Amino acid sequence: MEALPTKKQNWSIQVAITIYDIAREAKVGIGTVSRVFNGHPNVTKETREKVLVVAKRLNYQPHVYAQGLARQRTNTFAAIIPFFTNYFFIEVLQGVQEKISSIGFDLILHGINHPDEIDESLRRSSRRGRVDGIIFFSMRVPDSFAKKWKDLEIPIVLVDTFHEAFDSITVENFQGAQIATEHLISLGHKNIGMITANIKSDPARIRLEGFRAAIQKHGLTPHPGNIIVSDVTKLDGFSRDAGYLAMKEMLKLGSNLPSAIFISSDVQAIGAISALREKGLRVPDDMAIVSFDDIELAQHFGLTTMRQPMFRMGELAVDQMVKRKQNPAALPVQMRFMPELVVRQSCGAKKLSPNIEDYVHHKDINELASPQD
Amino acid sequence: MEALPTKKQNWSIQVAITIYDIAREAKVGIGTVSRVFNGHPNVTKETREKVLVVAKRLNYQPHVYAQGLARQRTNTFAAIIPFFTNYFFIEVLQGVQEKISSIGFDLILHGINHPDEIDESLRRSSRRGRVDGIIFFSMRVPDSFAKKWKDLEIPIVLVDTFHEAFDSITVENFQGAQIATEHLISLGHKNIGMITANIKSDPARIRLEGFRAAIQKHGLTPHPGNIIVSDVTKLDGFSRDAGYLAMKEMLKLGSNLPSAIFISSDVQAIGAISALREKGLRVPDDMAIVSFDDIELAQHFGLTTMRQPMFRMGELAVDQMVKRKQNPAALPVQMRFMPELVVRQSCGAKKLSPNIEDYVHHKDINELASPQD
DNA sequence: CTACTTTGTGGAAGCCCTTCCAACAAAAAA
DNA sequence: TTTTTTGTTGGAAGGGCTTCCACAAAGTAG
Repeated sequence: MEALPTKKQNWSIQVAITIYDIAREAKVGIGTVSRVFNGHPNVTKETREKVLVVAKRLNYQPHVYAQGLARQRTNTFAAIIPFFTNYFFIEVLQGVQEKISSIGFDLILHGINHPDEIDESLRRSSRRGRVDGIIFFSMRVPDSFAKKWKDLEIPIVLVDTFHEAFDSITVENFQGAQIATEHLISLGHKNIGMITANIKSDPARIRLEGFRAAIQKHGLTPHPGNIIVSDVTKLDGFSRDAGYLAMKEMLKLGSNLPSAIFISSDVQAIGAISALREKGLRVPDDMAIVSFDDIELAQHFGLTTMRQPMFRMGELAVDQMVKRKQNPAALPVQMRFMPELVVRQSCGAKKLSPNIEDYVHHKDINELASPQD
Repeated sequence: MEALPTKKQNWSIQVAITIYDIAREAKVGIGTVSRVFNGHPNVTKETREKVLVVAKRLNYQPHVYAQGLARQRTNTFAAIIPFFTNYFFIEVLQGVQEKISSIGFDLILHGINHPDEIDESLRRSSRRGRVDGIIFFSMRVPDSFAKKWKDLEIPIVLVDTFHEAFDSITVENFQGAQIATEHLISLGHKNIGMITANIKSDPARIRLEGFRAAIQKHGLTPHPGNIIVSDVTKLDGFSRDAGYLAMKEMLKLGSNLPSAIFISSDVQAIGAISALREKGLRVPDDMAIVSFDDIELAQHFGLTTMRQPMFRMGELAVDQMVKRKQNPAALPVQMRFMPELVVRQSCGAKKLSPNIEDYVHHKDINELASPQD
């Protein structure tokens, strides 16, 4: 019962074709075979043909790890992503995946469900010869970490988070939040609240700051208790449940309930709408909502939201990684996108000026701002 | 401008620590160093300590590719997934990711957006020494492919699709569809329709068959035109848009509209509900709906649906992969889960017997059927 | 017709591990 | 004490590739 499979395996190992086999069969040297597969110019047409014919006949496949070992690079990037079931990450990830694949690289995915796992993932990714670069998503980078990572001497690109020591691709969370809030102000709302995700998350914190700045800038009186900061840790509070709970909390304000709120993500908004609906309150009639992200579902819910070019951000992360490898010594590059206000039903603007186009079906994400590099 | 980065790189390469450095510093042989890191028992405590101290001092990291080359295995699996923005895949993928990570393996992700890419992905994954196994999602496996893949001599596990030559983890689509349909029948509906995804997809096709079987079994008269088969190719028709369009189509039946429908996935159901709402029709009052999958959103929409243990399926795929590697010669194993009817609002059953628990918050997916291996 | 390039080629060395075998030391058995 | 067993160790071989160096052949210039 044990012997048989082993036997079988042995056979399958012996069957492996190496450049030595090809060299022998084609009556050339191994160096020549290697040159053929690497497109080295100094090989005559006839030799090249001869090698390729034999290689095809023997169904040769180069051994990736042997190549990696000899070349000292892996043609692989790692992506370290928190909670990748979050729709935002998925859309960015798709951009990353497609781009990586298009340049003939492979993508190693590390999902992080608990902060402790970050270190482990980085350790795994940073083992020498594992990957050529790491794309790091959304998680705050403490200075102590930054120093350690710099020592890794492996390129790191940050997406949706920022640290001066690394390349980063982010969105203007502050201004985005400001624009969102000002949209509500422009619709005449005086008592505007906010529901934000866990403040440990940079985007959540900055969006809150942007919101406050807008309120202040327009001389509105801040109403106590109409800012709900989620203390949910799962998904950093960027979840439907967190939004639901936050709105439940807010509903306790009773008659002091704001007439409009800015919510730090679409998923939270969806949860919040649930909570409102349970109370018999309607959006936007009883409460106007503007949120953030523009995930695919946002359009279904008619959410007015701040659109982030997620797919594009993923692609750019890979582009930047490639550039960084070409020039490791260059100064860190920061790319920031300006999110775009997408007006749908949830803010109530459509009621005021119904000539704006309605249900947007299949509208492509267009690039909002070009990177400033 | 060119010289500097190169110089820098040289330096960083020279700084790389190998077992030879450790052996020298610790005054032991390389074999001993290797044994220490591989937990080989025959090393004295003192020697082990000595090596570990030096290794820590020099910040030694083993070179993954060198290990892979020497060990003849990679500790890496590939997952080939179509349209991984689909919620179903994401949840399965998460199971895969967590399990892979927990056994200390890495996951290489290949997203497929067009059938042509399958071959390329398989080629890339099957290069010798690239991965130790491939988990293949949802896509139909033609016999011609199967033969080719068998020759790859690399373990393949199928998830959400079936072929007799490979291990597979699937759900009872036929019976699931039957149960869903019978639930509607049991609620008294006589004219029941179906909206299905693209019939090219196995799950879609089989669910349609299950639906038909249920209708026939209970002696209901099939109503012409109340089965809408999506011809959308994007996401194989398992999308909100496809569901929306299908319902638009169905609405043309006018007064012949069925009073209940079975829809082949939750996302489609969400789209269909959109279309109904636009016409001012309400769920479940004007139309009862049962769908399939139980993605996270289903509960938000109050969808009555057939729950698949997606996360668990992902985990099992990895488990099976490990088993398969231990015993490559064993006969293919098929695991089939029975989906479970989750009753929420969209079918209208709650109205009839309101004692059923309502909004299910955070209920964990429990395993529905144990694998029959 | 020589001297010097250029082009094409073979294969050793090197990338960094694991594993196996031989050698030795220490402990146990005779 | 001698022999056998057991435990520990060093390092060669091997995994499959790239790259560099040496060299031969062929071309170019003087």
